[in-house]
Amino acid sequence: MACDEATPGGGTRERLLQSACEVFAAKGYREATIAEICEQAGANIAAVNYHFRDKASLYVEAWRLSFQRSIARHPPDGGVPGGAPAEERLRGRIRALVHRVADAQSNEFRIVHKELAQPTGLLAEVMGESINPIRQGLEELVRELLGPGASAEEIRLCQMSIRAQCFDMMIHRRRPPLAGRPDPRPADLPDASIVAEHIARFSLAGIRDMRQRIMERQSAAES
Amino acid sequence: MACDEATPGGGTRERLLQSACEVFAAKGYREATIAEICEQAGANIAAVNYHFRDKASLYVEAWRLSFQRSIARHPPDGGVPGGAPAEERLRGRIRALVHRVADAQSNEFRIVHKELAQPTGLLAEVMGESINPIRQGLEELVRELLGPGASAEEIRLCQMSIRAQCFDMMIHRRRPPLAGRPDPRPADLPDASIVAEHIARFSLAGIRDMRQRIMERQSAAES
Amino acid sequence: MACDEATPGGGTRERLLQSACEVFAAKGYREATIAEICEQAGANIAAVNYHFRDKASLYVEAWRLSFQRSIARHPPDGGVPGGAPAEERLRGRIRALVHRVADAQSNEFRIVHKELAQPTGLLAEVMGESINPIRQGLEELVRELLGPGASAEEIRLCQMSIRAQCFDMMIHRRRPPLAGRPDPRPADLPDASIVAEHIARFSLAGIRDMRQRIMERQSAAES
Amino acid sequence: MACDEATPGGGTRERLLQSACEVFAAKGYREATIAEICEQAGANIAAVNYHFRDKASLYVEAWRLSFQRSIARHPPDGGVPGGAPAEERLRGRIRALVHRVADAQSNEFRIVHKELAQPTGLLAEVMGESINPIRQGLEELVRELLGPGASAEEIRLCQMSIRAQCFDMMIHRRRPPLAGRPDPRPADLPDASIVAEHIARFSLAGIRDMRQRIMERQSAAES
DNA sequence: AATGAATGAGCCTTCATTCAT
DNA sequence: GATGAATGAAGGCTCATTCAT
Repeated sequence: MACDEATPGGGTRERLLQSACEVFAAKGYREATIAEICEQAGANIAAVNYHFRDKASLYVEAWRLSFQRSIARHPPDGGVPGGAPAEERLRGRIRALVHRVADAQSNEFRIVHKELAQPTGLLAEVMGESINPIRQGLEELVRELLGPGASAEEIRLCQMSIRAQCFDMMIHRRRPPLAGRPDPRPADLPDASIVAEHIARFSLAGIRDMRQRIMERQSAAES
Repeated sequence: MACDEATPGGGTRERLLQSACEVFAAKGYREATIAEICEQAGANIAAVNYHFRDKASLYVEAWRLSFQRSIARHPPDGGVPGGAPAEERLRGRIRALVHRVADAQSNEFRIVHKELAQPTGLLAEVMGESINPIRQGLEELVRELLGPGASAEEIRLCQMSIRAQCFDMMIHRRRPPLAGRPDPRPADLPDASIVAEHIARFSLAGIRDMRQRIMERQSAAES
Repeated sequence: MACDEATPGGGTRERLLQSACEVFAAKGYREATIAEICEQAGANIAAVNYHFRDKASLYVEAWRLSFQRSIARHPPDGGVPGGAPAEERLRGRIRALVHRVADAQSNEFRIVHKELAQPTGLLAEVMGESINPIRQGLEELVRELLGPGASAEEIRLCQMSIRAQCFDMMIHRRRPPLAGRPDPRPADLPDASIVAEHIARFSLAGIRDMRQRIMERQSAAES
Repeated sequence: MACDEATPGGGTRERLLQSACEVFAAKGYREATIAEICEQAGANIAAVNYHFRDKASLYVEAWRLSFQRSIARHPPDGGVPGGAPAEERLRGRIRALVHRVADAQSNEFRIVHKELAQPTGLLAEVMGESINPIRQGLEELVRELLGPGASAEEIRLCQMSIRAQCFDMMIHRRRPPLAGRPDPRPADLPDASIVAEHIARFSLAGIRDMRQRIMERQSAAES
């Protein structure tokens, strides 16, 4: 994806942004160097400062682009219409999220992962645009599935279980070829579709089980 | 936990190791500086190179110590005897793992988290000592719970679901007070015990559901 | 005094010159940046090089403009006619010089001050237009006041005393509000008119005293 | 004064400090480069950071050293005992101050001049140690000489006149040979001793004149 | 006539490492 | 056994200048 030579007449900004997405995703904020980003974009070393003022600003901009692309490629509802049964909508959400996290083309969650591990503080606000909607969407769906008697903690825990399984691919995804370092981890995770289907079934079973317990608790309380 | 002054008579090596655990856990390999580690240990700036030859070697040593301490504090079986029913043994394992991950005193998984996000390659081999046993232990247990008809992929997926939920605390744990940066994340997850109990129930429901499907599949195949 | 937006139809050169006067006066040659000057003039960053070829040339041009404006605002004789008594003419000169140095609107002596402190060499010749006439005018007047027996050194010393007092406001003048840094110096010198009157009286006493000594010396030599 | 080669066994800190005094005096804070200071001290480019942490800290330290040396070479009272008549004590102070300002060996006032012209803010506090005592000492002496009827403004103005004449050498002093740029100014000021004696006489005449006016004012007020 | 894009040199700073003692 | 001093490489950033349009 790297351009070796500048195509005269502009586009430098875009090429820089692209390089930045890749390099930041591969190395994280601190280990990524402006020199490498510029070199990969076929631009001068001062180009970042000219177009983005800062390494920090470039970082934010790179994440924003990655996020937008990712959202465009993977609509959060997974293509399931709002009128579908809740279980189906959860399935859609999980499918969308897993694919989004696992998407090797996208750098969104590769950056997110590194930012979560070593927060720079630069994405603190802006990442809310990404993470919060995911949590809220899941929570609402889980609330609906658990029924009216569910406590806030129960909802929170279920939402956590689902999100944890989806995010797990953040850690175990295949890394893109440009990463120089050897990958010590077993690389053979099943396809994202299979994983998503599994997470949906597995989690729906867990939710139904919890719903059962909630209803029993309510029956006991009534009598 | 930092030692301000050298206790005359040695122990410098140990103090360095302790500082290293804390600083590497807080900042990761690259952002941690030898200067800070030495200062926190009340040692000379050349002490690391003298006692450990390398920043890299110190890193490996620090992780090894963190790992040993962690294992000592949290026996992997969670105190459940080998003769107990499989579901109970799974509960024990999950409890142990969640506490191990969430243990604020321990630096093991704080280092692991950063290493997973930005692999240095230095812990590649040595971290297998930590991660592989967890996976294998879980896999065996899951195999037992799913029954003889389970495919390798099914076992793998369930194990992944469980481990993902436990590791999730790696990301959402309370960060130690020494981190200077503001924490943008929603603050408080429920206590580790509650989380562990939830994960166990949630996952056992998922496993039972999958077992059900497996048995139905086998019945269909037989007839 | 800064122009926020370009007035369409030109005048860019003039606006640049004006910005340059202010910025060079506030920051000196080296610390002033072309970017800031252009921004304050509402001009493109390449405008300076286009209109003035050089930062150096702009600097000389800016000083020249400041000098001309300053002279126009403060005629060197202070409005005292050439036929007036010498003491009155000295009073006029001092008044003119003090006001010229202290003039907050003018940038002339703010630039001079910085150039004297850190000579760029660029104003070396051109500043003679400003400083030399002051010295020569004062010297002639002092020669007249000291009488025919004064040595060149005595004249020189008196001229120096007067000029030093006037220039002192260069250092202790009120700084313009645009300076961001805190001002550690004791705030307010009396009004320029009061200072000028004081310098005149103070210096005339010194001159008369020296004239007295000269005359005594001559009497002693004659007898 | 520059050392070409490091004398092994230390002293680097001192050599750096010495270079810093000279380079800062010659070029001012901003134009002075760490590289030049280190080169002149025969030290590595990282030496400043090791020994002084900062360019800024080195600057403060360099000024402090220059100030101490200067004070040691020129005791503020000029060697006149406290019991001497006021006029004699003023003579002593002026002599001390002029020599201090003009001292070509010392860098104190070369730094002060540049700092006054373009304040970095770094010496704001610390320069009070240098300037304030001068002003206060002069003010007290002037108050004594003007007699009890002098207003605060009158005292201030006289003190300003004296200080201005002494500081004038800050501008017109011979510059040390290491300054690369050509010096456009007439270099032939009389010796410091002669200048000091002149300033003393000139100023005492001015003070006596003002005292006369004060006494006449008081007589008029009484009657 | 005027501009937006791009450049290269230079500066301050950090940091792991080495060396002599 | 341990340390203070010193080093060199590298990174981020600034800025005057140039070039093509």
